[in-house]
Amino acid sequence: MFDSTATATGTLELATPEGEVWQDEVPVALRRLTPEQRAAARWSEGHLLIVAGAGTGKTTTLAARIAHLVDTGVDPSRLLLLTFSRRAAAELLQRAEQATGRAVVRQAWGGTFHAVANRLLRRHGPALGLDASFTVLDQRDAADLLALVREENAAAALSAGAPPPPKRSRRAKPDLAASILSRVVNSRTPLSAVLSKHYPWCADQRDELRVAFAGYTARKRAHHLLDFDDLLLCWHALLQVPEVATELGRRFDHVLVDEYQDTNALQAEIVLGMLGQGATLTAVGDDAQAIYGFRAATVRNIIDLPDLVGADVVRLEQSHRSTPPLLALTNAVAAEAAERHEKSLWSERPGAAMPTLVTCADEGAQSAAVCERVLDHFDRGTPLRAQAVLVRTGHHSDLLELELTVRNIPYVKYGGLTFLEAAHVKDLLAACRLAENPRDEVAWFRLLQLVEGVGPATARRIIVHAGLDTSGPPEHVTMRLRDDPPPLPSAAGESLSGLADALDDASSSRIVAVPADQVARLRSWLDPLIAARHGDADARLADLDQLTAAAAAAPSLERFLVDLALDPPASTGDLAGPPHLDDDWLTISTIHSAKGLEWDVVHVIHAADGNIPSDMATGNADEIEEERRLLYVALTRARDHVHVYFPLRYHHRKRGRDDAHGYAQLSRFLTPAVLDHVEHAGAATVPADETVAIGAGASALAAVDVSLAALFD
DNA sequence: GAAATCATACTTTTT
DNA sequence: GTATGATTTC
Repeated sequence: MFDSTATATGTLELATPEGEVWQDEVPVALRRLTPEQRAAARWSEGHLLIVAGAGTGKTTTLAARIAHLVDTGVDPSRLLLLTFSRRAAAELLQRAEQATGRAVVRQAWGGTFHAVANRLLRRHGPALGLDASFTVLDQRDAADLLALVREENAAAALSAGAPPPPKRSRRAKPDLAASILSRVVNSRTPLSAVLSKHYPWCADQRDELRVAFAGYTARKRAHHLLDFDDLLLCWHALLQVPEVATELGRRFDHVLVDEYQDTNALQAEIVLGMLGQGATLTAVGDDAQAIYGFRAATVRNIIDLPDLVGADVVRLEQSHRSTPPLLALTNAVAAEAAERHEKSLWSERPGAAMPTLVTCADEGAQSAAVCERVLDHFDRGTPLRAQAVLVRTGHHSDLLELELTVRNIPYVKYGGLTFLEAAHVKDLLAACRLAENPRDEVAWFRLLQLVEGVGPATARRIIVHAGLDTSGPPEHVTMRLRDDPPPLPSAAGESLSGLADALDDASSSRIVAVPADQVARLRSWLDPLIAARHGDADARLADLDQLTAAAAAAPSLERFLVDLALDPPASTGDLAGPPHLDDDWLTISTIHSAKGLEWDVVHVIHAADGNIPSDMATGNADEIEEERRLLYVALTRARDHVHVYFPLRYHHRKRGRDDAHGYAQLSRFLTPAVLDHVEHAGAATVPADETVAIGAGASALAAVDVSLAALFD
């Protein structure tokens, strides 16, 4: 599909004539690049798509290109760099800075789509009628607000005499409803199409959802709230306002987009809009590593790009990361993909260690095997921080974490949003948001229910009573709450005025508002309630201490909240900074969070069907292909060694007796052709005399086969 | 009528 | 460990 290779290759030769003298005059920024990388970095013929296989030096090349642009006179502040995570943006700019030796690189605009949207909207929002002091709702808050609206709609329908909903509630759960809406927005596809294609079992709820979505949108607008999708949507809308579009279109000379294969339809339109008339686009990506389909990303973006904007294509196929035996494996996995672009990575790196498939008796044996191999590599000179354990879902590492703790092996876990999801953390953040924006209805709804004797119904009454649903001056809200309290039990009334006092004292509209003091004031109200509510108060308050410390380091409460929403701590340790500089620790990460990173040694655990691919993602062929790419991404993170672990037996905790167990099947992606490139280790086998049950995710047919095999014994 | 309590099921991946 | 739903309690 990228058939413009010929063009690119031709130009590539032009750009780097063999044996020409300028080799000696190559600027520092480009000196250590391979010819193909250098061609991409120096490209000056218009829009460019760099198809960069895993480990081919994508970051190096992009950083070199930035450096080259700056060296050749482009004003850094006219560079826009859109990346997938803030971490990636920071690293890219840092490396470009190193390459040029010029600090001015820092003036480039860099960040995630969402972070840049936030920045632009604070400035240009008013052109849309958007209050520049909007609050950013994270995923969770957004789902809460949507749920709130749906509750109200349901209640209203009931009182209007509509038939009560069927007893067994088949309404989509809040999270599901939120993801449906998100897909509609990000894929720019009508609700009915999204429902029939991705959520057919919810198709009958179209009317309810449509009303809910409309109400939710209206509510957000009224209260100056933007969720993640709104950030993109409003950015897109800015580009429809002629004057702003013209200004933004002239604002940058170069737009560089990383991980283009994981952009969605909305983001693609935004990129095109930002190009305006004169800016040049550089997109980097690898269709073989597209793993964000669940977030409405579409590989079509990268495939269609060359034709759409007339971009030339440069491919990077030399891996500077992995050894040949590892590439043999990863190429084999990629080759099994249903739809595939001919691409075969090669490497000049030395190293002959074969990847291993370690078959373990059960999960416990797997944890032990991982620890042993980790320590083995450690003893041979690979520090823990050069090793990583990759998992499909956060909880896959639960048992391993236990084992690591027992053995005193330090680790940091990335991925999963657990910290910000904990109830007490959300409580404190809700309080902070209220100090910032007293009209944040979701935050009110949450905090009010902390008061003894106040439940959903009373909370809603108070909100209406205090006029939160009107847009009066915000500072009067707490006043109304205190001076004109709604009828309540007296104890609740006291606690309520305590809350109003705390919010007033902590309010950012105070002349001198220091985040540390603001948070401390809020906690003086909140801490006792948390202590009373939860048994493990100490641990929870310790979490809040971490949050408080992080807030204290922020320039303002507003910045603290926005940063937290746009760039949530990847691990609990993140808030407090990395443990100690001289410490060494193992990384545990979801495969998604491992994107773009590399380690000398990579351990991929739970390579059983049902886990990789996840049972939750085998609904259709596209999803399964995405799971295959996920395995590909995991395996291509390794430089020297890959160990894949397969526990034979799983305990079923859910159903029946505690000791029930079943045998799993090896991941369907590890086909015989793939296993050709793997060394087998671990001696675990299925005992012949045991009854064989269905393993995690084994298909019905496979189960039949396995039971048959047992009968044949 | 609403809140508190209890029982049960369900848990992907992330900006 | 959390979120939802049914049940009991206020």
